[in-house]
Amino acid sequence: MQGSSHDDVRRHNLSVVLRLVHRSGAASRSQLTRATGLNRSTIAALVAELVDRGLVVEREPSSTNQVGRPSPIVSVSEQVVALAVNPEIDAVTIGIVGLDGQVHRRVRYPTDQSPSVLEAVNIAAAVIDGMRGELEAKFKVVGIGVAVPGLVRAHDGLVRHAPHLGWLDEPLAEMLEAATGYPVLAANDASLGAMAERFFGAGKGITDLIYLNGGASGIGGGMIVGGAAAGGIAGYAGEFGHTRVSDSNRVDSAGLRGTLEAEVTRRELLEVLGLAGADADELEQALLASTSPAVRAEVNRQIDHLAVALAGAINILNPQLVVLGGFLAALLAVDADRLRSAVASHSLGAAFGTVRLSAAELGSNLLMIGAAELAFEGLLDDPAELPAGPGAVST
Amino acid sequence: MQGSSHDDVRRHNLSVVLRLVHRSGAASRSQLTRATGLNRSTIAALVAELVDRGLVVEREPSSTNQVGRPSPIVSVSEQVVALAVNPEIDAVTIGIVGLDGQVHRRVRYPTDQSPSVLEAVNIAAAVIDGMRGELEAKFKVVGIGVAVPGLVRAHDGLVRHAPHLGWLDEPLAEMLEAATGYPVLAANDASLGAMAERFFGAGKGITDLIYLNGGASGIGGGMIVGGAAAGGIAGYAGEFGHTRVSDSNRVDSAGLRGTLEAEVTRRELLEVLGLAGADADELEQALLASTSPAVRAEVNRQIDHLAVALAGAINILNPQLVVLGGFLAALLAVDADRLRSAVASHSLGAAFGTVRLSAAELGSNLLMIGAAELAFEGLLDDPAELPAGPGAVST
DNA sequence: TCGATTTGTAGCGTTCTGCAACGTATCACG
DNA sequence: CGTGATACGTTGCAGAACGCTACAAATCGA
Repeated sequence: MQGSSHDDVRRHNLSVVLRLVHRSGAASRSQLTRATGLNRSTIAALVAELVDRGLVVEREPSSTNQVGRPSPIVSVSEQVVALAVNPEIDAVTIGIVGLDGQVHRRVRYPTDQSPSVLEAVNIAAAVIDGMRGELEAKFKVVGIGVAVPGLVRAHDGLVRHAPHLGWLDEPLAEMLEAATGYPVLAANDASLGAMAERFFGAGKGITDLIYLNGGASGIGGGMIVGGAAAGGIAGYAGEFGHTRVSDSNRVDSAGLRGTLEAEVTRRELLEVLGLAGADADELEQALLASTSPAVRAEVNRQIDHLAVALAGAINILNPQLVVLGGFLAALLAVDADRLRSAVASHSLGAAFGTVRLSAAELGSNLLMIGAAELAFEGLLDDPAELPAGPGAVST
Repeated sequence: MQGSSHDDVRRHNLSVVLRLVHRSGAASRSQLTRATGLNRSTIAALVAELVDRGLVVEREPSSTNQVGRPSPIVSVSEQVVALAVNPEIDAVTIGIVGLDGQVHRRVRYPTDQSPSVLEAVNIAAAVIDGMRGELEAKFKVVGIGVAVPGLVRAHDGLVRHAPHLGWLDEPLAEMLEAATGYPVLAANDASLGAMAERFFGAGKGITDLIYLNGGASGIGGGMIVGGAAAGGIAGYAGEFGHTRVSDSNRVDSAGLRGTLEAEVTRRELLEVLGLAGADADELEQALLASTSPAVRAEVNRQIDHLAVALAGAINILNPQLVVLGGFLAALLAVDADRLRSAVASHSLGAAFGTVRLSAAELGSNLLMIGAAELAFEGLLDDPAELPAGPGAVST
């Protein structure tokens, strides 16, 4: 319940302009005036300040077939980047992501076994140290975002529980901050996936969406509610994988029975296909190519269970869009009609009528973009205060 | 993505001050300066404007045992009211509710059978016409809020489907607006209940909560996510009653199988108790007094099913508080431990660890307050623009 | 009764945005 | 190739809102 003053107006307007440029990639000054409702002169002043701060650049207008004086194109500075870190069971991935959403570089550092927190931090810090020359020469680093496959406490980046990594109450953000000197934020990987899809993928411009991702280690999810990422009170929201969908005794990774994650698994799809391993695309191709009744039966079984969870979420949240990623996208690809009608049969007509099901659009860069977005959030909220740190160019 | 200007600053600050006074009932000017972070002189100007507009009144400070000059107490004007309307199966209830949350008057108009939309509108309009003399003499009416037991489209107040009333695609808000001349907003009753409990009941100051209400005709719910009422894309969010909780074939009011509303019913509790009818309090007393094993078994069955739905919602939303109203509160009263441990067994430790279960605090005025809150919302967002209409005093 | 403390009040300065007038770049048309 | 229409950038000025400072007022405690 804060009052606002002049500073806040300026801050807010800078934030709005930078966000618009960030999301659209580039926009002319006249587009910005229309989008914000602000005056031409105000936009000119705001853009000038953002240019001064090195956050955006203006370039000559490209020839548009329009009458009138051409408006300069404002785009995000390519120098402003965030670092993205994603620890997984078999690797730690580190990336440099630009404010424009471009992934400048991605390093996947494979590990023999699931890394401990210390190992993950050391790997990330070492890779970042290796990049440091490049980072300090070419980039302004805003900070580090970490996408963690598990429950992460929002305010301090403590990893409460990451079952597949075997982490419990690990102060990941604090450790990585100490090791690198950059400010670090961490969040659940699927929540970040939801954010990435919302801004740069299938959910552009949508205010209410659910994102579900099916991976080797289970099902995670995230939500955008009323235009804002819904984290819940501690950042644990979005655990659709542990929704109960049947009375069976199958157990999921958290020990819960009859849940979505217990019934709908990548492993069983691979088994029935007779595959040892496959990435998401290969799995989808194999499922589409298969004519085996056993495969079909397993797909149908999983679709029907998935539908129960989706319908429940749709009834509760009344979203505009459901985005499916990983092997859940493969299930959608194989039989979208079955999934749709199964969801319809478990949901309320009104809520079902306003929702669309679609596959995720961002591929392997999803978590890099999502994690970077987390790091950019502070800058976007207040472009006037670029957090200091190594590699951060003083203004 | 709107830019803001000076007008917006003023509007926002007026809104913040009015909201603070609205929610707390009354506050001294010095409390307002601390809460908003604004300057003393600014608060003085803002309060003066609100007084000018007839929205708040200042009164002499009561003697506090504090050093220093006493600060005048700012409280909401008792003249500013909203009308609340709640159509039900057996009655239409109309109320006058003050901006301070006080229910000045409540009229319950019983009907022989479930009213049609036209009947409900006519009843409400007639009762309001009867009050008009009083309204115009003593009050400034902001508008009408309607709490509907069914799905209501947020933006225009169209009742998509109210199964218990038998309404389908009825332009309720439009009709009532035409009949009374007041601006009308409508929303789902349970969503409004959630809002009322959040501001004036068990959820004061809480940003993430789930509210579930058990009534004669089923189970409805609402959510507050990140401090905002979550309505979904069309206002249909919060339908927890149709979450699937078992593989049974019991059917709910929407024709869905094995849902919360199919398994957990007030009717069955009354039956096993041998009661013909009872209000929420009587039912709770009867359940607490009963020693019958059959009653106990039915209560346990219902608690276990309720727990599945609650756990699912908790996993997905990570709320700070779950508020139970109606006969669901009775189930909580009878065996809170069983409910808690059942919820725990179906939910993730981290999410369960941050949540509290509690009974609704607002009794029979719940929907009056919630519906009025809906009508006040516009005024609170922009205190400078009191919508005109009959009874609205021109400034 | 006096000092300390807290808060209201009044006037001034700062900051930011909007507005209006003017300059400029492009397109369409002859 | 020149002219008018159109759209946009630029500049200087005005208005609005808030913070700050100094002073007045009201209360408590000694």
